[in-house]
Amino acid sequence: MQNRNISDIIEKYLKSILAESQKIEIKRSEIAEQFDVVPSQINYVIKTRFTIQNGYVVESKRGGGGYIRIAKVNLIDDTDVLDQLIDLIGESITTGKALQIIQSLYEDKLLTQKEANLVLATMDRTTLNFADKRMENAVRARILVSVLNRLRFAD
Amino acid sequence: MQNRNISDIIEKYLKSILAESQKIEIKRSEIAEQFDVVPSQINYVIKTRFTIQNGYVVESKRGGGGYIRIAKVNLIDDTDVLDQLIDLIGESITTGKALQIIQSLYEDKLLTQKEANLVLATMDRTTLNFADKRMENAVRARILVSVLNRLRFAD
DNA sequence: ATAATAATAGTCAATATTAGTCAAAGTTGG
DNA sequence: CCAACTTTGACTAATATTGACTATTATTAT
Repeated sequence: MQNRNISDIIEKYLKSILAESQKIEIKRSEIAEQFDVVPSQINYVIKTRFTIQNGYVVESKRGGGGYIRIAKVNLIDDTDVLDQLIDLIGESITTGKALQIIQSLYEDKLLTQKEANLVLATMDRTTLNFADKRMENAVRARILVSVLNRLRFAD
Repeated sequence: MQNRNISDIIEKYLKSILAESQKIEIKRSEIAEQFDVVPSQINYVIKTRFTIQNGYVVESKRGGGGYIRIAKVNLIDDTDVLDQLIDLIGESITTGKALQIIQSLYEDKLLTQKEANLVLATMDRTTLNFADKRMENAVRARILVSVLNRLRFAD
Protein backbone atom coordinates (compact mmCIF):
# COMPACT_ATOMS: atom_id res chain seq x y z
CA MET A 1 0.00 0.00 0.00
CA GLN A 2 1.06 3.54 0.61
CA ASN A 3 3.16 2.93 3.70
CA ARG A 4 5.45 0.21 2.55
CA ASN A 5 8.89 0.12 3.97
CA ILE A 6 11.66 1.83 2.10
CA SER A 7 13.68 -1.35 1.62
CA ASP A 8 10.86 -2.85 -0.42
CA ILE A 9 10.69 0.28 -2.51
CA ILE A 10 14.39 0.25 -3.23
CA GLU A 11 14.18 -3.44 -4.08
CA LYS A 12 11.36 -2.79 -6.49
CA TYR A 13 13.21 0.07 -8.11
CA LEU A 14 16.33 -1.98 -8.69
CA LYS A 15 14.36 -4.93 -10.00
CA SER A 16 12.47 -2.72 -12.40
CA ILE A 17 15.74 -1.74 -13.95
CA LEU A 18 16.94 -5.32 -13.96
CA ALA A 19 13.81 -6.40 -15.76
CA GLU A 20 15.11 -4.47 -18.75
CA SER A 21 18.79 -4.98 -18.71
CA GLN A 22 19.93 -8.17 -16.98
CA LYS A 23 22.62 -6.25 -15.15
CA ILE A 24 22.98 -2.90 -13.42
CA GLU A 25 25.73 -0.87 -11.90
CA ILE A 26 24.95 1.58 -9.14
CA LYS A 27 26.76 3.97 -6.88
CA ARG A 28 25.77 3.15 -3.32
CA SER A 29 25.77 6.73 -2.09
CA GLU A 30 23.65 7.94 -4.99
CA ILE A 31 20.91 5.39 -4.45
CA ALA A 32 21.02 6.10 -0.74
CA GLU A 33 20.60 9.78 -1.35
CA GLN A 34 17.89 9.25 -3.94
CA PHE A 35 15.78 7.36 -1.40
CA ASP A 36 16.99 9.35 1.58
CA VAL A 37 18.43 6.49 3.58
CA VAL A 38 21.85 5.83 5.06
CA PRO A 39 24.23 4.14 2.63
CA SER A 40 24.42 0.94 4.61
CA GLN A 41 20.75 0.40 4.01
CA ILE A 42 21.62 -0.36 0.43
CA ASN A 43 23.77 -3.18 1.71
CA TYR A 44 20.83 -4.37 3.75
CA VAL A 45 18.57 -4.40 0.73
CA ILE A 46 21.12 -6.30 -1.29
CA LYS A 47 21.87 -8.77 1.43
CA THR A 48 18.23 -9.58 2.02
CA ARG A 49 16.89 -9.42 -1.53
CA PHE A 50 19.63 -9.90 -4.08
CA THR A 51 21.37 -13.05 -2.93
CA ILE A 52 22.15 -16.09 -5.01
CA GLN A 53 19.04 -17.66 -3.48
CA ASN A 54 17.12 -14.89 -5.16
CA GLY A 55 18.90 -15.51 -8.40
CA TYR A 56 21.25 -12.56 -8.34
CA VAL A 57 25.00 -12.20 -8.26
CA VAL A 58 26.55 -9.10 -6.80
CA GLU A 59 30.02 -7.67 -7.13
CA SER A 60 31.44 -4.39 -5.99
CA LYS A 61 34.48 -2.22 -5.77
CA ARG A 62 35.42 0.45 -3.22
CA GLY A 63 37.50 3.54 -3.65
CA GLY A 64 37.23 6.23 -6.27
CA GLY A 65 34.88 5.23 -9.04
CA GLY A 66 33.55 2.47 -6.83
CA TYR A 67 30.35 0.64 -7.73
CA ILE A 68 27.95 -2.15 -6.95
CA ARG A 69 26.95 -4.39 -9.81
CA ILE A 70 23.93 -6.64 -9.67
CA ALA A 71 23.29 -9.29 -12.29
CA LYS A 72 20.43 -11.71 -12.71
CA VAL A 73 21.47 -15.31 -13.15
CA ASN A 74 19.42 -18.03 -14.72
CA LEU A 75 18.93 -21.39 -13.06
CA ILE A 76 18.11 -23.17 -16.29
CA ASP A 77 21.21 -22.34 -18.27
CA ASP A 78 23.46 -22.65 -15.33
CA THR A 79 23.44 -26.09 -13.77
CA ASP A 80 26.16 -24.88 -11.46
CA VAL A 81 23.65 -22.66 -9.76
CA LEU A 82 21.56 -25.64 -8.67
CA ASP A 83 24.63 -27.22 -7.14
CA GLN A 84 25.52 -23.94 -5.55
CA LEU A 85 22.09 -23.70 -4.02
CA ILE A 86 22.21 -27.23 -2.67
CA ASP A 87 25.60 -26.46 -1.25
CA LEU A 88 24.34 -23.31 0.30
CA ILE A 89 21.36 -25.01 1.89
CA GLY A 90 23.61 -27.54 3.52
CA GLU A 91 21.90 -29.20 6.45
CA SER A 92 19.73 -26.34 7.59
CA ILE A 93 17.53 -23.63 6.13
CA THR A 94 14.96 -21.18 7.46
CA THR A 95 11.54 -20.58 5.94
CA GLY A 96 12.62 -17.19 4.70
CA LYS A 97 15.59 -18.44 2.71
CA ALA A 98 13.61 -21.39 1.44
CA LEU A 99 10.95 -19.02 0.19
CA GLN A 100 13.57 -17.04 -1.69
CA ILE A 101 14.85 -20.14 -3.42
CA ILE A 102 11.39 -21.36 -4.37
CA GLN A 103 10.59 -17.95 -5.75
CA SER A 104 13.73 -18.05 -7.86
CA LEU A 105 12.75 -21.45 -9.20
CA TYR A 106 9.37 -20.05 -10.12
CA GLU A 107 10.85 -17.00 -11.79
CA ASP A 108 13.08 -19.22 -13.85
CA LYS A 109 10.11 -21.38 -14.76
CA LEU A 110 11.46 -24.51 -13.17
CA LEU A 111 8.30 -24.59 -11.11
CA THR A 112 4.80 -23.46 -11.95
CA GLN A 113 2.99 -21.32 -9.44
CA LYS A 114 0.95 -24.24 -8.21
CA GLU A 115 4.03 -26.42 -7.85
CA ALA A 116 5.82 -23.69 -5.98
CA ASN A 117 2.89 -23.24 -3.61
CA LEU A 118 2.64 -26.95 -2.97
CA VAL A 119 6.32 -27.21 -2.22
CA LEU A 120 6.11 -24.22 0.07
CA ALA A 121 3.22 -25.80 1.91
CA THR A 122 5.27 -28.90 2.66
CA MET A 123 8.04 -26.98 4.38
CA ASP A 124 6.06 -24.29 6.11
CA ARG A 125 6.85 -23.74 9.77
CA THR A 126 3.41 -24.75 10.96
CA THR A 127 3.50 -27.82 8.77
CA LEU A 128 6.77 -29.14 10.14
CA ASN A 129 5.81 -27.98 13.62
CA PHE A 130 8.89 -28.91 15.62
CA ALA A 131 9.57 -27.53 19.04
CA ASP A 132 13.27 -27.64 18.24
CA LYS A 133 14.03 -25.08 15.58
CA ARG A 134 17.26 -26.76 14.61
CA MET A 135 15.41 -29.92 13.79
CA GLU A 136 12.80 -27.95 11.85
CA ASN A 137 15.46 -26.29 9.73
CA ALA A 138 17.24 -29.57 9.18
CA VAL A 139 14.13 -31.32 7.91
CA ARG A 140 13.31 -28.36 5.69
CA ALA A 141 16.78 -28.53 4.23
CA ARG A 142 16.36 -32.19 3.36
CA ILE A 143 12.99 -31.56 1.77
CA LEU A 144 14.25 -28.67 -0.30
CA VAL A 145 17.35 -30.49 -1.47
CA SER A 146 15.14 -33.39 -2.40
CA VAL A 147 12.97 -31.08 -4.49
CA LEU A 148 15.98 -29.50 -6.19
CA ASN A 149 17.36 -32.89 -7.07
CA ARG A 150 14.01 -33.95 -8.39
CA LEU A 151 14.08 -30.96 -10.73
CA ARG A 152 17.26 -32.16 -12.34
CA PHE A 153 15.28 -34.84 -14.11
CA ALA A 154 12.75 -33.79 -16.65
CA ASP A 155 9.39 -35.48 -16.30
CA MET B 1 -28.01 -10.86 18.98
CA GLN B 2 -27.38 -7.15 18.74
CA ASN B 3 -24.80 -7.27 21.54
CA ARG B 4 -22.32 -9.53 19.87
CA ASN B 5 -18.81 -9.89 21.12
CA ILE B 6 -16.07 -7.75 19.71
CA SER B 7 -14.45 -10.61 17.77
CA ASP B 8 -17.64 -11.03 15.78
CA ILE B 9 -17.74 -7.33 15.09
CA ILE B 10 -14.17 -7.27 13.86
CA GLU B 11 -14.88 -10.31 11.72
CA LYS B 12 -17.88 -8.64 10.18
CA TYR B 13 -15.96 -5.47 9.52
CA LEU B 14 -13.15 -7.29 7.74
CA LYS B 15 -15.56 -9.40 5.74
CA SER B 16 -17.51 -6.36 4.66
CA ILE B 17 -14.35 -4.99 3.10
CA LEU B 18 -13.56 -8.34 1.56
CA ALA B 19 -16.98 -8.45 -0.02
CA GLU B 20 -15.86 -5.57 -2.19
CA SER B 21 -12.25 -6.19 -2.88
CA GLN B 22 -11.18 -9.84 -2.71
CA LYS B 23 -8.13 -8.91 -0.70
CA ILE B 24 -7.24 -6.55 2.13
CA GLU B 25 -4.10 -5.45 3.81
CA ILE B 26 -4.28 -4.27 7.39
CA LYS B 27 -1.94 -3.07 10.06
CA ARG B 28 -2.61 -5.14 13.14
CA SER B 29 -2.09 -2.32 15.60
CA GLU B 30 -4.42 0.01 13.72
CA ILE B 31 -7.32 -2.40 13.66
CA ALA B 32 -6.69 -3.20 17.31
CA GLU B 33 -6.80 0.46 18.17
CA GLN B 34 -9.84 1.09 16.03
CA PHE B 35 -11.81 -1.51 17.97
CA ASP B 36 -10.04 -0.87 21.25
CA VAL B 37 -8.70 -4.36 21.79
CA VAL B 38 -5.21 -5.73 22.36
CA PRO B 39 -3.35 -6.47 19.14
CA SER B 40 -3.25 -10.20 19.71
CA GLN B 41 -7.01 -10.29 19.52
CA ILE B 42 -6.66 -9.64 15.83
CA ASN B 43 -4.70 -12.86 15.61
CA TYR B 44 -7.48 -14.61 17.47
CA VAL B 45 -10.09 -13.33 15.07
CA ILE B 46 -8.05 -14.39 12.09
CA LYS B 47 -7.26 -17.79 13.47
CA THR B 48 -10.86 -18.61 14.31
CA ARG B 49 -12.67 -16.94 11.43
CA PHE B 50 -10.41 -16.61 8.42
CA THR B 51 -9.26 -20.18 7.94
CA ILE B 52 -8.72 -21.95 4.65
CA GLN B 53 -11.82 -24.04 5.31
CA ASN B 54 -13.72 -20.78 5.15
CA GLY B 55 -11.97 -19.79 1.97
CA TYR B 56 -9.44 -17.31 3.24
CA VAL B 57 -5.68 -17.23 2.91
CA VAL B 58 -3.65 -15.07 5.24
CA GLU B 59 -0.09 -13.84 4.97
CA SER B 60 1.82 -11.33 7.02
CA LYS B 61 5.13 -9.59 7.53
CA ARG B 62 6.66 -8.18 10.71
CA GLY B 63 9.02 -5.26 11.12
CA GLY B 64 8.78 -1.77 9.76
CA GLY B 65 5.98 -1.48 7.23
CA GLY B 66 4.61 -4.80 8.48
CA TYR B 67 1.13 -5.95 7.50
CA ILE B 68 -1.46 -8.69 7.55
CA ARG B 69 -3.07 -9.59 4.25
CA ILE B 70 -6.28 -11.53 3.97
CA ALA B 71 -7.42 -12.84 0.62
CA LYS B 72 -10.61 -14.55 -0.32
CA VAL B 73 -9.96 -17.59 -2.50
CA ASN B 74 -12.13 -19.78 -4.65
CA LEU B 75 -12.57 -23.15 -3.04
CA ILE B 76 -12.71 -26.13 -5.37
CA ASP B 77 -15.66 -28.47 -5.51
CA ASP B 78 -14.19 -31.57 -3.90
CA THR B 79 -13.47 -30.07 -0.53
CA ASP B 80 -15.35 -32.85 1.18
CA VAL B 81 -13.06 -35.42 -0.43
CA LEU B 82 -10.14 -33.50 0.97
CA ASP B 83 -11.81 -33.42 4.37
CA GLN B 84 -12.22 -37.16 4.30
CA LEU B 85 -8.63 -37.76 3.31
CA ILE B 86 -7.39 -35.45 6.03
CA ASP B 87 -9.53 -37.31 8.49
CA LEU B 88 -8.16 -40.60 7.28
CA ILE B 89 -4.56 -39.51 7.59
CA GLY B 90 -4.93 -38.33 11.16
CA GLU B 91 -1.59 -37.80 12.84
CA SER B 92 0.43 -40.51 11.19
CA ILE B 93 0.90 -42.08 7.79
CA THR B 94 3.34 -44.51 6.16
CA THR B 95 5.00 -44.00 2.78
CA GLY B 96 2.80 -46.70 1.29
CA LYS B 97 -0.49 -45.12 2.31
CA ALA B 98 0.78 -41.70 1.33
CA LEU B 99 1.63 -43.02 -2.11
CA GLN B 100 -1.88 -44.39 -2.46
CA ILE B 101 -3.42 -41.07 -1.56
CA ILE B 102 -1.22 -39.16 -3.94
CA GLN B 103 -2.00 -41.60 -6.71
CA SER B 104 -5.70 -41.12 -6.16
CA LEU B 105 -5.22 -37.37 -6.27
CA TYR B 106 -3.44 -37.82 -9.58
CA GLU B 107 -6.25 -40.00 -10.90
CA ASP B 108 -8.76 -37.39 -9.82
CA LYS B 109 -6.67 -34.82 -11.67
CA LEU B 110 -6.07 -32.76 -8.58
CA LEU B 111 -2.35 -33.24 -9.16
CA THR B 112 -0.36 -33.47 -12.36
CA GLN B 113 2.32 -36.09 -12.71
CA LYS B 114 5.07 -33.63 -11.95
CA GLU B 115 3.24 -32.25 -8.94
CA ALA B 116 2.67 -35.74 -7.63
CA ASN B 117 6.33 -36.61 -8.02
CA LEU B 118 7.45 -33.45 -6.29
CA VAL B 119 5.14 -34.05 -3.38
CA LEU B 120 6.28 -37.64 -3.11
CA ALA B 121 9.89 -36.50 -3.07
CA THR B 122 9.23 -34.27 -0.09
CA MET B 123 7.86 -37.06 2.08
CA ASP B 124 10.06 -39.88 0.95
CA ARG B 125 11.61 -41.96 3.73
CA THR B 126 15.16 -40.95 2.80
CA THR B 127 14.16 -37.30 2.61
CA LEU B 128 12.63 -37.18 6.07
CA ASN B 129 15.39 -39.43 7.40
CA PHE B 130 14.25 -39.99 10.98
CA ALA B 131 15.57 -42.73 13.18
CA ASP B 132 12.24 -42.88 14.93
CA LYS B 133 9.64 -44.20 12.54
CA ARG B 134 6.75 -42.84 14.57
CA MET B 135 8.15 -39.38 14.20
CA GLU B 136 8.73 -39.91 10.49
CA ASN B 137 5.11 -40.93 9.99
CA ALA B 138 3.88 -38.01 12.05
CA VAL B 139 5.84 -35.49 10.00
CA ARG B 140 4.70 -37.10 6.78
CA ALA B 141 1.12 -36.79 7.96
CA ARG B 142 1.52 -33.09 8.61
CA ILE B 143 3.13 -32.54 5.22
CA LEU B 144 0.43 -34.43 3.39
CA VAL B 145 -2.37 -32.66 5.25
CA SER B 146 -0.75 -29.37 4.40
CA VAL B 147 -0.66 -30.33 0.72
CA LEU B 148 -4.31 -31.33 0.82
CA ASN B 149 -5.25 -28.03 2.37
CA ARG B 150 -3.33 -26.21 -0.32
CA LEU B 151 -5.38 -28.07 -2.92
CA ARG B 152 -8.59 -26.58 -1.59
CA PHE B 153 -8.23 -23.55 -3.78
CA ALA B 154 -6.85 -22.58 -7.16
CA ASP B 155 -3.81 -20.38 -7.62
C1' DA C 1 58.18 5.47 -5.72
C1' DT C 2 56.06 6.27 -1.46
C1' DA C 3 53.18 8.37 1.72
C1' DA C 4 49.21 10.90 2.71
C1' DT C 5 44.60 11.82 1.65
C1' DA C 6 40.18 11.27 -0.49
C1' DA C 7 36.55 8.47 -2.04
C1' DT C 8 34.33 4.81 -2.03
C1' DA C 9 31.86 0.29 -0.10
C1' DG C 10 31.36 -3.27 3.97
C1' DT C 11 30.35 -4.88 8.73
C1' DC C 12 28.14 -5.07 12.84
C1' DA C 13 25.58 -4.06 16.68
C1' DA C 14 22.09 -1.07 18.77
C1' DT C 15 17.52 0.39 18.32
C1' DA C 16 12.94 0.61 16.31
C1' DT C 17 8.91 -1.36 14.38
C1' DT C 18 6.10 -4.42 13.51
C1' DA C 19 3.40 -9.35 14.09
C1' DG C 20 2.99 -14.18 16.57
C1' DT C 21 2.45 -17.40 20.54
C1' DC C 22 0.69 -19.03 24.56
C1' DA C 23 -1.46 -19.49 28.71
C1' DA C 24 -4.11 -17.31 32.35
C1' DA C 25 -8.30 -15.09 33.38
C1' DG C 26 -12.93 -13.79 32.17
C1' DT C 27 -17.54 -14.63 29.99
C1' DT C 28 -21.46 -17.07 28.34
C1' DG C 29 -24.82 -20.51 26.85
C1' DG C 30 -26.74 -24.88 27.97
C1' DC D 1 -21.76 -25.98 37.05
C1' DC D 2 -19.20 -27.01 32.89
C1' DA D 3 -17.38 -26.59 28.45
C1' DA D 4 -16.50 -23.68 24.89
C1' DC D 5 -15.37 -19.36 23.52
C1' DT D 6 -13.33 -14.71 24.25
C1' DT D 7 -10.23 -11.33 26.15
C1' DT D 8 -5.85 -9.91 27.87
C1' DG D 9 -1.01 -9.25 28.29
C1' DA D 10 3.71 -10.87 28.90
C1' DC D 11 6.97 -12.73 26.25
C1' DT D 12 8.98 -13.99 21.62
C1' DA D 13 10.26 -13.54 16.74
C1' DA D 14 11.00 -11.30 12.45
C1' DT D 15 12.24 -7.40 9.82
C1' DA D 16 13.85 -2.65 9.09
C1' DT D 17 16.62 1.45 10.15
C1' DT D 18 20.60 3.85 11.71
C1' DG D 19 25.28 5.10 12.49
C1' DA D 20 29.93 4.32 14.18
C1' DC D 21 33.70 2.06 12.78
C1' DT D 22 36.50 -0.63 9.26
C1' DA D 23 38.43 -1.95 4.69
C1' DT D 24 39.67 -1.13 0.05
C1' DT D 25 40.95 1.50 -3.93
C1' DA D 26 42.18 5.75 -6.37
C1' DT D 27 44.35 10.13 -6.45
C1' DT D 28 47.50 13.58 -5.01
C1' DA D 29 51.57 15.39 -2.81
C1' DT D 30 56.39 14.82 -1.65
